[in-house]
Parts: sequence; C-alpha cells; structure tokens
Amino acid sequence: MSHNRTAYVLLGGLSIQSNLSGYELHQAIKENFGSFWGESYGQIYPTLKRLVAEGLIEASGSATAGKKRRQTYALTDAGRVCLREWLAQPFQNDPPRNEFMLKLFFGHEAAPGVALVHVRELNERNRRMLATLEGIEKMARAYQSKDPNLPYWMLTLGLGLALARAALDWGESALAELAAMEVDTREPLKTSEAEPSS
Amino acid sequence: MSHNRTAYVLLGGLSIQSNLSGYELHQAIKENFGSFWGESYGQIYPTLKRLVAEGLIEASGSATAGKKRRQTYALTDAGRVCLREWLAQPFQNDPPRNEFMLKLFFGHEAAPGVALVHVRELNERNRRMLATLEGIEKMARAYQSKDPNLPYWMLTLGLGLALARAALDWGESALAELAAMEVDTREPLKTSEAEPSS
DNA sequence: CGTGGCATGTAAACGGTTACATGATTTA
DNA sequence: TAAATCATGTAACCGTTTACATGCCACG
Repeated sequence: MSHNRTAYVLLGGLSIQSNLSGYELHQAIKENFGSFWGESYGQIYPTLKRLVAEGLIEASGSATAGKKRRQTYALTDAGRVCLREWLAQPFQNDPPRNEFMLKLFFGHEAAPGVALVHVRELNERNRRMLATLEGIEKMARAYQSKDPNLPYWMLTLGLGLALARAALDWGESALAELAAMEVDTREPLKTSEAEPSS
Repeated sequence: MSHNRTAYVLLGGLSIQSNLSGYELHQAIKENFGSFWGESYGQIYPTLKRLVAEGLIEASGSATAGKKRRQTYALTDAGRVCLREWLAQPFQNDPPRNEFMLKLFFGHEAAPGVALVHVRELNERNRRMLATLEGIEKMARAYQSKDPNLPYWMLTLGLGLALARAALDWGESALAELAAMEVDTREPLKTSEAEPSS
C-alpha cells in the first residue's frame, strides 16, 4: 500500500492523457519531464502491473491499431484520488548530487586545465538544454489552447529556463576567470606567441 | 578496483585537510558541500575501510587528544593519484529528480491552492539556502588567504548562489501568477472583504 | 529473408538511506 | 547519576539502473 514516486509519475502521465502504453509513457516522460525527471523501463513496467493490481489504473484496449500489439492503460477514479493526495503532500528535496560542482570544488587538486574543460562541457550541455526548452516553449505558445494544464506547464518550463540560463551565465563568466587563473600556472614566463608544433 | 563516488568525495576531503575521522568527514561534507552533495554514515564508514585496504588512504593517529578515541585518516600518494585521475574524467549528470517541478507540472490535477503552497515552501527553502551560502561567502572572503583552493571554492559557491537566486526570482513571480490564477477558480464571484471566522 | 527498430518484460547488481546497536564522554 | 551528544559501526531494505531475453513488425 505504499508507493514510490514512479507510481505517481505514471498516474500523473495518465491523468493528462489516457490510453498510453508503457513504452509511450516512457517517451512522454523523457520528452516532457526530461529536464527534471526520468524513469527507466525496468521501473515502469513492473509499476504498471502493480498499479493495475491495486486498481489505480486499468488496462484499456490492447491498441493494435495499425501498429504492433501494445497494452495501454487509463486512470481509475481511485487512481485519480491517490494522485491528488500525493500532490497535496509537501514535496521532498532529494539529496543533492552534483558531480560537476564536486569536481570544480576540488579543481586545485586536478591537473591544470581540467576545471576549464569541465566548465566548457557544462556550458555545452546547458546550451543544448536551453535550446530544447526554448523549443518546447515555442511549441507550447503555438499550442495556445484552453487546456487548463497549460499554465502549470508554462510555469514549470519557466523554472527550467531560468535555471538553465542562470547556469549558462555563470558558466560564461567562470570560463573567463578560469582561463586567466589556469594560464597563470601553466605558462608562468612565456611571452612569445610562437607555437612549437610539438 | 571500481569505486563509487563516495570514495572520491572522501579522498577529496582528505586532500584538502588531513587527519580527519569519519565523523569529521561527514560534518565537513555537510557544511562545505551541503548544497550540492551529501553522504551518510552508512556509506562513509565502510568506504573508509575499503580505501585503507586498497592503500588509497592510511590510518593516521587514533587522535584521543583530549577528546574521545577516533580513528583519523590521511591520503596516500596512490590515493592522490586516484583522485586526480577521477577529477580528469568527464563529469556525469545524474538522472534528474525534482519532485517540486513534477508536482507543479501536475498542478491542475491538484486541489486549488496546492501549487501555491508548494511554491511558497520552495521559496522558503531557497531563502534559507541563499542565506547559508551568503554566510559561507562572507566567511570565505574574510578567510582571505593564499590557499590555492580558494578560487575554486569561490567559483563553486558562485554557481550555487546563481542557481539559488534564479530559483528564488522565479519563485517570487510564480507566486504572483499563481495567486491570480487560483483565486479565479476558488472565489469566482466574491467581492466582499468580510472574513467569516468559522 | 534478414535486419533493425518497436515493444515488453525480468533478474541481478548497485548505490544509498534508514534504523538500529553500542559505548564513551561531557554536562547538568 | 542521568541525559545529551560524540563517534563508530552494521544489517536490512529500497529504489533504480543495467543488461539481458524475447518476439513482433516494417522495410529493403
């Protein structure tokens, strides 16, 4: 009778669109929640079965429509109630785990230039993330419907955008700082611009 | 011969200060990395033993100095090498898990006002976080030494501050938006200001 | 007909937290 | 001497990922 969060993500997913299969739920989660949540098949399929057993979702049509056979599911009333109860509970902050920040913190211990490489990589990832989120934003604006979910989606998206932009801004300036710092230690006396071709 | 990240956090911790015990390492991690990393005793103590067995750290004086008996450890040369190698590897983004954003995304499914409460709670947590980080910043500036680690610490701190501020900014404006949205649905016709003291 | 992608599933391993057990030391 | 806190440790449990197994369908 106790549920892990995978269960609620699935209930939530089915609450906004019915008759999805495990595969489609996985896709939907990756596309829509990609920036703040993830689930693996190994988690999704067993959880779906369990939710059916508990009556929170029900098998709805093995849609073999044109495609292959795939079992789809829909939320039951009990499932909707369960989801609502969970939504009302205070959210938990999962233990922080930011490997980038950890490696940056120990930057002095690393070989020269390592921190710089990490920051560059972080910036690339954040640029990609930002592009994705901006794409979603554009689509959402065009979507422009009376769907009552939309305001919440835009809000969530807004936080994602704000965080990505803040991280990227920080990254740009950190790059400059690090370049100055680490050049100092690596080329303490060099003044000529000539590059020996190894 | 394979290591989880706990091992590297401990190696890193000992790289910046020697002769720490498991207990002290736990404290140090909570204080210094609290905003981006965490470790539990159940992870720390077994890992320390394993690192000793592998020769990456060594027991250094069971400092019973005035205090209780506690086993302290120091990095070996092999340990330092191992840490450096890990630092040079590309960092990994752990799977995102932001329960707040998940609940906000499903906001429409929740009872009216729930999203608002969550955002308020988020803002409180972020304000606390920000205060903590600003405290650390102040201390670090006062610390003002030639410690070569300091620039990296400030950089890391800077990212934490940037993210916390961005989240808080977002939170303030989201609060306004949500208040407008959710009041609409809850008090569709009310015009009087009188509050029944039910 | 064979290959590659779609779709579902399972078992094992892993990383990590939680809860618990223990004793020693300080403080009241 | 009682309570609080320091300090170390372990066992059980949990959520999750990974790797693997399988079969179907479409396409060349």
